[in-house]
Amino acid sequence: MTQTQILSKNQQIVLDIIEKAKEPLKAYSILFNVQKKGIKAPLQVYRALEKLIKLGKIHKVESRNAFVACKNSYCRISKATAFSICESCEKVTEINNSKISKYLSNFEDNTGMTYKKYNLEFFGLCKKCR
Amino acid sequence: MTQTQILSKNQQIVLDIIEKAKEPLKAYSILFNVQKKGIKAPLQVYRALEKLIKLGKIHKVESRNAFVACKNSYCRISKATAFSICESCEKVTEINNSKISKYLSNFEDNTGMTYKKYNLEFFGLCKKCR
DNA sequence: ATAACAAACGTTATATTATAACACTATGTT
DNA sequence: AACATAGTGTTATAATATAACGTTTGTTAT
Ligand SMILES: [Zn+2]
Ligand SMILES: [Zn+2]
Ligand SMILES: [Zn+2]
Ligand SMILES: [Zn+2]
Repeated sequence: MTQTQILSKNQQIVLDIIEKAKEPLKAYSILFNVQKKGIKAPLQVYRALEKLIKLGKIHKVESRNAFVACKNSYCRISKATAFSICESCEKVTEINNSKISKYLSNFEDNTGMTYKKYNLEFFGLCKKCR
Repeated sequence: MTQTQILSKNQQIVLDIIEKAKEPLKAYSILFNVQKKGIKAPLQVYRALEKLIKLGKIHKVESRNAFVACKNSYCRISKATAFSICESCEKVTEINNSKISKYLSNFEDNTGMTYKKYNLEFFGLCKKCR
């Protein structure tokens, strides 16, 4: 008996293309790239994205409306995500920093909020663009 | 002689409505609300928003595509923004915390990136929704 | 005052991002 | 088999945002 497949066909197709990409992909660019594989409509892409995000396989870079594969061991199913974004060339890197992760995951204030998750985006210039 | 006006007419109208609001406003909801004041097209709103963001009068809550007035002394012209977001009632509060601000503003890594700005969004449940 | 420039404006059209609704299919559990 | 859950395919539409163009207004320099 074969191992239960975790990802569906569409989910795997979308994940593959995001993992292969060197930069964050936008939903409609993903759509364009998977049309040869039979995915024809935006919803098929968005549904796959939603599931992949839930599984922590990918993240959405909110300020860019784009999606990247998870490369970080500290984000534990997308509860603690941090990105570095070059405002010139748009290079995006997931930040893998245990100190920040701990610091922010333990954040509390006196407002009565219970925090489960955060997303942090740093903006600046990369080496090349400086 | 009157003091040089900092904000244009449209900018002031848009700022007023955002400042009066108790929750983040979406661009098209702003548009709807200012139509009685003569602003008719999305672009007029988006241009005002862009300028107000540059001036640090308002911020965009990226994960919600919505806009709030700045209430924070540590974000210095929108270079260091942090928000607390209730995932149930969608209440959004700008976080005013010098420690976080200092900690993140001084963040460096060994990737060669020069950081100028960050945006942090915490997600959870507020007192009422818990 | 007037020329030159920059910023803001008004308008139409269009691009980009995302979801609603509905019927159907596949899969696993009892 | 009966049921529940997740995924699919499709069409239509909603929501968010920008391009392009010409005009107007405000500021600065001579
Ligand atoms: Zn990650
Ligand atoms: Zn760069
Ligand atoms: Zn602020
Ligand atoms: Zn709440």
